[in-house]
Amino acid sequence: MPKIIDHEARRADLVQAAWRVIERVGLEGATIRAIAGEAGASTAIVTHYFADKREILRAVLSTSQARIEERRRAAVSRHAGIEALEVALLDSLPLDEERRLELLIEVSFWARAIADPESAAEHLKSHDAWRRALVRLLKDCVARGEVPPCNVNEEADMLVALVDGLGVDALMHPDRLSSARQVRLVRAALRRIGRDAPDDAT
Amino acid sequence: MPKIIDHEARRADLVQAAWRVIERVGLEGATIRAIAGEAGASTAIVTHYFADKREILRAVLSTSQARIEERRRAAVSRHAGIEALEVALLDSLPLDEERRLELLIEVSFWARAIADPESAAEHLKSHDAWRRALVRLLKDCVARGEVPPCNVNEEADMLVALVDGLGVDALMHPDRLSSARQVRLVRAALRRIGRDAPDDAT
Amino acid sequence: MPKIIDHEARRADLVQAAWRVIERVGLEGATIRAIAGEAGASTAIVTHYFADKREILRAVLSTSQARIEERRRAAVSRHAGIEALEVALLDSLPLDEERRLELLIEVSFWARAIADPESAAEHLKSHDAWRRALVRLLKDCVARGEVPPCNVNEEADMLVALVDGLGVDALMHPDRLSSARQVRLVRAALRRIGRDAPDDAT
Amino acid sequence: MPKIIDHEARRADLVQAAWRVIERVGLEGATIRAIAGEAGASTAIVTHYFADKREILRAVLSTSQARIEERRRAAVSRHAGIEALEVALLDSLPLDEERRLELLIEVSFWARAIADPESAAEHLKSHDAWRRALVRLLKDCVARGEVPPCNVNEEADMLVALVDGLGVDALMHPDRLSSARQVRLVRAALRRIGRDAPDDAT
DNA sequence: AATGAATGAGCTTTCATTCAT
DNA sequence: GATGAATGAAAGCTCATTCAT
Repeated sequence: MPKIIDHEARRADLVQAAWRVIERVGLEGATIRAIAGEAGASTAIVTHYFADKREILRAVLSTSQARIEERRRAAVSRHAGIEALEVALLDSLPLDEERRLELLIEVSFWARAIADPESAAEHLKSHDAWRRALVRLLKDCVARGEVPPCNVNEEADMLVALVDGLGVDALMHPDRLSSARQVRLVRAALRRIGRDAPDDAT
Repeated sequence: MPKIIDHEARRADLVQAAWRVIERVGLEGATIRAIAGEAGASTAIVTHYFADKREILRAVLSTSQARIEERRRAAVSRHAGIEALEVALLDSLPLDEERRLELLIEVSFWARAIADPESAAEHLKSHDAWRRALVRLLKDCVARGEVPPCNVNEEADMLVALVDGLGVDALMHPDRLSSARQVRLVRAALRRIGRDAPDDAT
Repeated sequence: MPKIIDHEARRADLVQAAWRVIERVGLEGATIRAIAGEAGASTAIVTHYFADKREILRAVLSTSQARIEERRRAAVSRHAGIEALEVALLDSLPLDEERRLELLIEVSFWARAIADPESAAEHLKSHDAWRRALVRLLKDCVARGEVPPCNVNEEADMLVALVDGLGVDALMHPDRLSSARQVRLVRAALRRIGRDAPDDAT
Repeated sequence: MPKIIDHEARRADLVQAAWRVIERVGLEGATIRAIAGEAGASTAIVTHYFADKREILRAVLSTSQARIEERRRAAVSRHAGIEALEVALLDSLPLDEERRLELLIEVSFWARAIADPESAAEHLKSHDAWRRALVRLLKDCVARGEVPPCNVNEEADMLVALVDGLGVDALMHPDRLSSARQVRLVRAALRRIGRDAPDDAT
């Protein structure tokens, strides 16, 4: 069934084009014309493969999220315990151009997710997966004795928030938050897990 | 004599209208028409008081930031040491509707700040003030012996990132991150300041 | 009655401001705002003294025409015969900055006069005065024997057309038609009056 | 395959529509809406075929100029010597509705050309071609002995000015300057070429 | 007399989308 | 499958004008 492969390949081309456009001019500037132009195609082709503008943007986001998840899964699989946890967290920071762009797209969709419930639901799925992965890794660390017993759910929330905040801060003020500094801060946070834990569990 | 109107008050009215529009339909939906409609005025009135669309949006952002800063300053001024620090951090979380909306506006502008250098500069100013305030509070805590000696600059970065991340996560997934949970996580972070500090200082 | 004087003076100020605006940005760019700004007044003042935008523009044109006529009358009065005729013609060319601007305004209104009958009527009056003055001067020349007997009406038409065409050509292409060249051409035309006259009279 | 449409033909349609609009309401009234309406299309179609409003107006002007030149070239090619010269000059007068409209458009752009250097340059090209053609015809007349030896450059300037002035005067005051009278005046001017020439050459 | 406030209409331009081929 | 043509809606913005003071 070569047709289907072509179809998917064509969609992927367009998503990549949209990607580049967002990088260049931001999510607001990502018009269908701009995307089609970047892909070297007519505007109608976008509607042909995506029915809607929202659909291609959704595809952009989910493609990015899938790529992030996949890379993280691969990275984590090569380690265990506290090392795996560290790898997972560091992998989520905008430490190189690829991840910087991924996060830029993510953040661009945040504002939309807050206003639009449908986008929020979309976002929640990926966010949950990431959080659950962290909980799993934390539990493993506790089991191995590399981390003191603690409320892993809340520790996961804290780590997610830290990585999200660090990422967006670094994106906006790269001079202030160098890659080295981001790494140092995450490592410090790791060392503190379970210390002076929250009073009550949830 | 022309009708005497408080120019600044009228501007403030329009900024508030823009505010409500952003809350309702997001930053993208905040058209001049929508803002004027919300204010019960004609579209031309917006250009009458604000040279540009960018100018009114800039006013929305800076008004919001000024309000945040002012409220925080007032809150902090009633405490000292670790309590003042805690008050400052908690005050920055979207724990009530007012702060939820302020943060929503802030996040809406984030994506813009990443793409547009001018917006980034604007943002940096407010961000810096917030960060410097935290450093000052941390130094005070250390001086009082309420917090162990530590690299206050990096601790401030960490707290800023935590609050930013916690805020945006709570905004997108309010069910996941209740107000109580946000408070608990910030308190835990406070207790851990200076413990297992980063290896090297900066 | 100082009030009336003030009133007229104020109108004259505004007309002059409009004048300068037209010079700077053309008739199309001469908005009420621009005129008021140039005069250092509010936009409402223009409507206060002129009821209409058309009215102030009409005032600009007629003021300019009056000035042209007055200057020409004064110049002509100091000469007689063929010399007076020459002075009248040369005075109508854009040979200095003052007359260049007057003609610029004149030409700007031409297009309007062609389309709008009311403007055309306005224009016809001044045009007629100019043409009749030429006829009078021509008759005087014939009477003095400085010019051969001829159809003075058609000769006047010819001279009017020549001066109009020379003026607009010089305005658009000053490098091509220097002041000296314009003068030379008009003098040549003067010398030819009545030679090889049109076949039949009108 | 998309609907096949002659791109150039469609552009020409729109240019013609703009033409008619300018005739009806003047250059100032020639809004995109009006043009689209006249063409029986949506406003967006204009931007589809012409990047800009300026572009379609430029197309209107250059189309008109091309048409004038082409017709004149054809008319002249059928004659020689003084007859060719006469044909060229008479062809430039607004003697019928077609040429009246062409000149109206030309004059409408004059005011713009005076203020805007870019428009002036555009205009200079067509003006130059016309002037050079006259010089060529004049030289031919001299060579044939139909016209006395003279400064052909200045004679050309004079004829250009006369035709321009006659045209605009006739346009504004058709009752004053009938077609017959325009023709008579041009013929008289032709007969006078080279008589009592300017003192010095250039 | 003078003016800031306010407006409605209209401008050019851009957008996402639909349609016929 | 692919695309140029075409459009309606809406965007930001400017304009001349009116009004109350």
